[in-house]
Amino acid sequence: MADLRGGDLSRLRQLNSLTAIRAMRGAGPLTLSALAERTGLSRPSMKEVADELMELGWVEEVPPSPGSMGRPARRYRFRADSGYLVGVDIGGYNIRAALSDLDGVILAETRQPVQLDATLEERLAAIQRAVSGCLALSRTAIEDVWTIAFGTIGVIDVEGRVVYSAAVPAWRDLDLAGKLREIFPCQVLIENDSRLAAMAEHRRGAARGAKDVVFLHVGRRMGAGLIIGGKVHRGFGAASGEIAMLPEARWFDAPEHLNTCASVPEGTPPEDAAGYTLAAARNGDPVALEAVGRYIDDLVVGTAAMVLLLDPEVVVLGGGFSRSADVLLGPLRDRLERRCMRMPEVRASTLGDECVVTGAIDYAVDHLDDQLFTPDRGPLPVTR
Amino acid sequence: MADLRGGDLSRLRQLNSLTAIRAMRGAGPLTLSALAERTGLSRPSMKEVADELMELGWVEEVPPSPGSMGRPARRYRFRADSGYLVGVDIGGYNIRAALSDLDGVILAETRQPVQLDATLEERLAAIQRAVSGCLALSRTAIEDVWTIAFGTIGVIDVEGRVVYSAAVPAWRDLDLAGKLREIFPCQVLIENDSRLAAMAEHRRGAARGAKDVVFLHVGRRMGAGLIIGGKVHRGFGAASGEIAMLPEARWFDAPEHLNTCASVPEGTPPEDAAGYTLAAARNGDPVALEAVGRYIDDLVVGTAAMVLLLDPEVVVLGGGFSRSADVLLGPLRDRLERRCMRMPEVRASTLGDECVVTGAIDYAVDHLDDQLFTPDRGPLPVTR
DNA sequence: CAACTTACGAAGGAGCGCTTCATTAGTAGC
DNA sequence: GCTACTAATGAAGCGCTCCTTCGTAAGTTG
Repeated sequence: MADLRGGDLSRLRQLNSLTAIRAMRGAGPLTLSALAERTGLSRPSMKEVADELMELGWVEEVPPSPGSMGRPARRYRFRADSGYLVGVDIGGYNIRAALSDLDGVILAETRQPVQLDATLEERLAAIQRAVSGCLALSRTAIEDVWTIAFGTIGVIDVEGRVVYSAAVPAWRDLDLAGKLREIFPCQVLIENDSRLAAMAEHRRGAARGAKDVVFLHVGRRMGAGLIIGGKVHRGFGAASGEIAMLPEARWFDAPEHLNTCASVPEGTPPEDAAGYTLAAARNGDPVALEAVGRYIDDLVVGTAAMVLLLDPEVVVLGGGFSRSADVLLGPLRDRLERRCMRMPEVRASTLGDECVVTGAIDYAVDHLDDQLFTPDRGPLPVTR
Repeated sequence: MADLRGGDLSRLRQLNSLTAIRAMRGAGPLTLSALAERTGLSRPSMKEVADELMELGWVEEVPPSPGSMGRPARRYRFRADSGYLVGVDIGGYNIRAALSDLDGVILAETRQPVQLDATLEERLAAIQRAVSGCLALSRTAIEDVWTIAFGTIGVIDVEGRVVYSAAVPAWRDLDLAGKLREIFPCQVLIENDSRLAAMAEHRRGAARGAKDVVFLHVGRRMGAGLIIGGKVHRGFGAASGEIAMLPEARWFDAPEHLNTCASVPEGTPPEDAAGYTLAAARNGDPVALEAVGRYIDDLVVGTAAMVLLLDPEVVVLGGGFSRSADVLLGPLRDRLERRCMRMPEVRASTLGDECVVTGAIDYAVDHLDDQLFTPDRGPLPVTR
């Protein structure tokens, strides 16, 4: 008994306009006929839709390409450059920012290191530096940015308040959205980082086309993001994916096996220890390999819980340690196979460290589509 | 990048026809104006839709009701009695069957006991007895049944083959759909029982209106069914909800705490032991209460895993033991609260033993809606 | 320069939903 | 038994969206 509303004619047009925009996204200039074929509409109808989208400012015409047979076709393209999007990954130790056009094509990226225990002010300053650095790289003004999407550790409620964040002290009981809106004069969105990473891998990474995906964030901290039915699963209180909180899932302390491995030389800074162990394991060091084995033994418990519960098509291994996926994937697959009903595909992240920023951009792009038909919005703001 | 198909005019009509049928479902005869209001369509449009549905045989007119002011309105109703649906719960020890009209209103129910280790032939015979008993009760011929939906233990793939079923020996490596289609001359659907139970509680039970629901089947055997985004979640290989397979979730042996309680008198048949313990706990027997505590200690682990992972709005406690929900709910809530991020509502099943049959009926009803616009189907078969 | 290819644009038509309004079939009151 | 009132009906007309069709235009090729 979801919605019993019947559809109007205009709904149909809305639907078709949206599919048209989706068809143009990142596809370069397209002719009317090409668009018509992709959307399934007839050419005249497609023309009408295109005209309307041009009127609204979403689409523009580009000069026809010469050199082909017959009358040159007029070409349309999504006006990806009439505004910008920014994605920010607020990690424990690094703030990453990326600037993209409205297509989600990334134009510039920056990184700002930050202390895990930095104060709120230091953290916000680092965020601001990362974003402005990004804008400076491609000579873009903050006024031309339509939306900034942030991904961060912790449970963030629908209003953008931090409900829980053990890892980042500065986040405690914070109205994060409020703080960020004070700094940035545009739309501010906030999501959990693992969910954004899952989104990115689903859109352009290792899980493209899959309907149900489990994204494992493996790193100094553990997390999970779920795609179910092709959509990000948030949960009723936006608290999904927090299986690391369950002691029996054996995720919370799993990274310790890598940190405390005997192969790690004295004096290695604690944040580099795990990386050292993984590198040693790749070189065949038996002690390191054993530590990796114990790590995977723990990792597989929570992972098997998710796989048994959801029966996903793909499991993506992402996060800091996924750089060493070659060392981790084999043992993980072996142990998972023994524990689960139907073995999903287990793949390494293809986006690596950039998956959260990329996901933030994708999130902002999605948000953009939603705005196409908000009645109050007139023609889009035009830059240059 | 899901579907890039643009909508046709007829798609709109399809949508509206479907919402009209949904509006009529189980709502008794409705006037055009009432229907128009519910669907959001104008009266003339609603008329056209109604005419078409009458032509197709889904809807019929009933004589207007006298005694009201003004010109009497013509009334329409969904032709729920032009066919029948059967739902069957193939449990380990009981086969339950229910007959419903096309609205999903249940008209008759039967139960057939069966041995857990019965042969395949015995099991199929019991199923047949249950169904024909049900038909006899309401004097219905099998020929008037459009669809039979079965819910059973185990993992059933999309083709209806049993992939895994430890509990029921006869099910091993069986083409269950094939066998059942030999017996019943109508559409045969098969689903996992916990998923059907989840569906029923979501449609008409304790979880009505919730978007994300976890259904816990607690009984001699443990299981789970998930509703995510208002839809049943099946998983890529239809193997979702099998978290009981994970030893660390501590579900598999959990019922043993109730079976082996010292309060159970010597000579109690093993299948009644748990019920005895639960009854004793209700009466305050401290030994039984302690056994229940240990049971819940185990139960809560897998449950917390699901809640942390999915952050559902509601958790429904169903299955055989949920008759003793008064004994179980309190301890479960206490322990769950300590373990999870955001506490969901925890409710007892309102459908009890009937939830799987009911869910099977609901599943068949859903399937019916899907057939509304399959192009090959002409006007519906008419009974009497 | 003619022939060919390909896209454009205008015209006509069908389907769907909306609004409007005179008409109709009842009930209520005198 | 007649009139007034009420509420639904049915037909007409409009606007939107999409479709098909066909003559025309703007290029390339030989």
